[in-house]
Amino acid sequence: MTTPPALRFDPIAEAHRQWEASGWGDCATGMTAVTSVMRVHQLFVGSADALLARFGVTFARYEVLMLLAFSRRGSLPLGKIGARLQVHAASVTNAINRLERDGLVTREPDPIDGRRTLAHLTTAGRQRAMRASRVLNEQLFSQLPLSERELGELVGLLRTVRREAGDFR
Amino acid sequence: MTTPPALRFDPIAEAHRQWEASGWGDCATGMTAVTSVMRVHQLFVGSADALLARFGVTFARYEVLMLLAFSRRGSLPLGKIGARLQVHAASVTNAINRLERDGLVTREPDPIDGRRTLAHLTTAGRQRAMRASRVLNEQLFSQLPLSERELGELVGLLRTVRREAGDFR
DNA sequence: AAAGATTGAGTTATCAATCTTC
DNA sequence: GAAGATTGATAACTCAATCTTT
Repeated sequence: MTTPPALRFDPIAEAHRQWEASGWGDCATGMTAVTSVMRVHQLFVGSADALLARFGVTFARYEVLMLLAFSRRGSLPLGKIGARLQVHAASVTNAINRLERDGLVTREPDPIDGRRTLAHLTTAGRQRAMRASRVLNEQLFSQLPLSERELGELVGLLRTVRREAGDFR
Repeated sequence: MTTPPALRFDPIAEAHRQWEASGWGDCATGMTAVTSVMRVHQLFVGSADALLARFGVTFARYEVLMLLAFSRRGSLPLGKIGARLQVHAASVTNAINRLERDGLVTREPDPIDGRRTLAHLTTAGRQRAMRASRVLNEQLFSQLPLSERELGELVGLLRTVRREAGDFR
């Protein structure tokens, strides 16, 4: 990541001011909320991908590995992975291709339903996932500049947004 | 967006449980906070891009248009745009290429410094930005399932994260 | 016919290298 | 030489179309 220099003001607070000056004051906080999520996402992905680079995985592929690691048999049908991560089937195919090429998962035919393909976590894949998790826990998840209570508030607010968007019920 | 079906449980709450069961309880809330931001980002970008599709712009290009619309002269050097949006210089070049092709901005040489290129908002570009803003305001920013106070809390929590990450000072 | 997965095309983002201007 | 922008290569995602199995 080539990081541009920091600004001497908060660009989102500035945008809030401009929104109000444009007569959109009643939408200004919503706009800044959306923009804030966008920007923090960018920061989190940047940190995570930098930490995961040494393991040869992106955050997207790491999520697939963890899903398999927490599954009952260490394997899941590709469709299930897509539903859980809310990504397109083609994206799952791509991710599994790459993970398979790297020896972290294998493809197995589903004995129950021949249409399905199972992604199965290899021993190397499980090890990689665990080591990557340790680094993310130590360097990212436990280093956020928010208290446990604040983190809980953040998660709660975002859960409301997710639920309302139909993410789960 | 081909949307996979909703789940009958909250996948992030489920991940929190699994994190605790793995002995990473002290990082579990941080992990869910990061994951929540990732997911809500996905939802917001999906909504915004769907709403903006009729205007022929993505959210990324819309942000460029709004930056120019709020600038003093309706034009900014490409480097400034990248710094403000925190994206790579090549991404700015790409975005401006597309916006120029669509007649929404023009490239002008900077009279002060010949190395710089200025992106200048056209009349059509300004009109497009304003119309798109109206739709985003009405259909997204004012429709979030959070109260004004909750939105403020969310923005505040995320501002702390951004500041600590060196986004501004 | 419907479900599950894959393929190929199109878009966008990053990075390293290059070119121009200061 | 350094700053600003562009280029070409690469990677990842989505979509529409296709193929296989039920």
